[in-house]
Amino acid sequence: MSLSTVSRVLTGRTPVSEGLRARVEAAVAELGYRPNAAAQTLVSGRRSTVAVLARNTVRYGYAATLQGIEEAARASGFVVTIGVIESEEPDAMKGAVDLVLSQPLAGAIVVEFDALGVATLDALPESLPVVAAAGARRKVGSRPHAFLDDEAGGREATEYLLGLGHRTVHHVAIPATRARSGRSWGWRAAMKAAGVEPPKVIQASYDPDSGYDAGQRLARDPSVTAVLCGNDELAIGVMRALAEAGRRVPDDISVVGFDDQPFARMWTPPLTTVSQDFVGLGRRTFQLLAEWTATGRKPRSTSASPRLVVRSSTAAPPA
Amino acid sequence: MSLSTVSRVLTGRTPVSEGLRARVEAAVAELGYRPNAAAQTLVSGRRSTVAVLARNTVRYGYAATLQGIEEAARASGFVVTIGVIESEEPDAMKGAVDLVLSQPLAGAIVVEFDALGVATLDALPESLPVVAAAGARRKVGSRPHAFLDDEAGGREATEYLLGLGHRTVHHVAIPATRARSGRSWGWRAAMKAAGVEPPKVIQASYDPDSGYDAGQRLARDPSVTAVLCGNDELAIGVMRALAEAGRRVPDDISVVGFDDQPFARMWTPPLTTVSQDFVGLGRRTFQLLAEWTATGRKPRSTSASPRLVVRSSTAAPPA
DNA sequence: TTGTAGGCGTTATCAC
DNA sequence: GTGATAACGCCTACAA
Repeated sequence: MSLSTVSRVLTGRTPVSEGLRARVEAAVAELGYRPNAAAQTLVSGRRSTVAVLARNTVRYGYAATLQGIEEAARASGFVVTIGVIESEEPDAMKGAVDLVLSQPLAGAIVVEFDALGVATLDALPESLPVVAAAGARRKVGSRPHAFLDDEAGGREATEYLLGLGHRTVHHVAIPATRARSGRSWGWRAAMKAAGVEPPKVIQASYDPDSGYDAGQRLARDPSVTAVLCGNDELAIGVMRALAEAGRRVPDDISVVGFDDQPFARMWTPPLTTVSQDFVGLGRRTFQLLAEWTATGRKPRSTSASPRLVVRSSTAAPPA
Repeated sequence: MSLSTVSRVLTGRTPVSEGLRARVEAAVAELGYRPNAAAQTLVSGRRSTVAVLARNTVRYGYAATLQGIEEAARASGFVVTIGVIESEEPDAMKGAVDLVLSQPLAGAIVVEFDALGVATLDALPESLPVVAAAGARRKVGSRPHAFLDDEAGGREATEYLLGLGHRTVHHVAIPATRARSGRSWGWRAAMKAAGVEPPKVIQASYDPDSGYDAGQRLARDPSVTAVLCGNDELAIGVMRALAEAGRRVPDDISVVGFDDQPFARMWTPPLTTVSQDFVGLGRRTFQLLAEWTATGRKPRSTSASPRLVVRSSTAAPPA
């Protein structure tokens, strides 16, 4: 039989007689034949791989977002390639971007949790459908975004602490996406709204060690009774430093984390934190891209709402 | 000029006159031209993407291994695609495998930390270069492996506890790769070598909650003075249950974790655990594949050694 | 040093 | 319903 007959039974769109179809299927099974997606793409123009560009793939939020993207992509028959962007230095960035863009792509997804994500977005050509997964809900250029709205989370956590009777809430921040991360904006907004002048932000990294350093500074200041941390890892570092300095949580100082990592509820004391659905964020981000490639029109950004989970690391301030 | 001249300056292998080369480069820069890797692969047969197949991409060990693979791959000019294998159910497994194998691949890497990894290895065609990243050092068929040798880690941790004076060491296990995970084998081997009959293993999952359940059972047994956990998350769940039951760590019971996740040293008390270089494992695994594709010969498996990190969750048993 | 021609694996467009 | 054939974007002999 002819080559095109085989192609027809494989693609399934055109009717083929029962006998030929059966023979083709038998041969396919016997030979373990797999169509070559690259060749299909070449001729049909249909692209079935999406690239995920991210600063990091290990930290909880990043990894969980990637999981959501991969799940959704696989369900839709898309393959996911990952490209870690390690540096803003033009050559390194260009190299990493060029590497993933060298394949024919249906589109790209940028995990925009940090400043590097913003820069990555700028380095991508306008010709490619690009969407982003981000924290804070903001106006961010022309690329469709799926947001977590961690600004609302930061606000809620701060209001909760203030409502407990704390006169002020200190803040240990993760590195910011833009001027501030969304959660930092939320903290600040809630403070202003309550008529409290926000104390100086303690700028930290993402890891427990940098939280530990921040905790040591906080422990020296007797006016500190409540601390909002930019993530859970920071929070546990802060708590350890506090404990070593003889300050009790939550009796002397309340601590709130962010993200609700699996270990948070096992901590001593169980950590009050802001829960965010990263896996859902990943799925929603992929949906944005899927919609774009299907309809040809840029989709509208979407947003979700984090949720404050109150556990035992927070209480009213000491009398 | 002709099409092939352009191709020549792009590939760089054949000499081209200075003038033409400059004009081509100018045009490339102006148009933002990127060669289509799929088309290159089609004609040259050179493959530049590797697939990573894994049960999970979020948990620490998996995520860190993936990071190592990606770093090494990017440095060598390879693109990484990920395929999460969620189920051993033939159709689901075949679907996921077919999806990633539909692209032209230089090879595949299987993260063989669990039984699903073993099954995935079996589902991959012999024709494709396939290597695996694994925990226990064992004889495992014909596919080259990079090992972590967590069996040695389990042995060392158990010997350490026994050396502290504990009469027995209980074990809370993560799901096994084969009959037992390497760390469980190591525990068992050390117990036998010391002439101690290993108590019944408490089988758990990976997460703190399942460690918590195990901890509740352990707390009821007064003969328990030392516990080796299959990972750090399990360990913190165990410790929380122990604390709630009024058992002190390490005074009443010593607890050892596995993996040395970033939070381990911030725990109260700081967790004694077995540190493993997952990122290095990922790099080594990729090197195996790179060597294979470069030389055409199957490389030999490699192994590393984990390291016991003694902190404050372990002590001599109560008098 | 440069141009021409053939082919990689697949689909789409024609005739038949 | 089936079979030729062109074309996708690129590389590589080979000829000039």
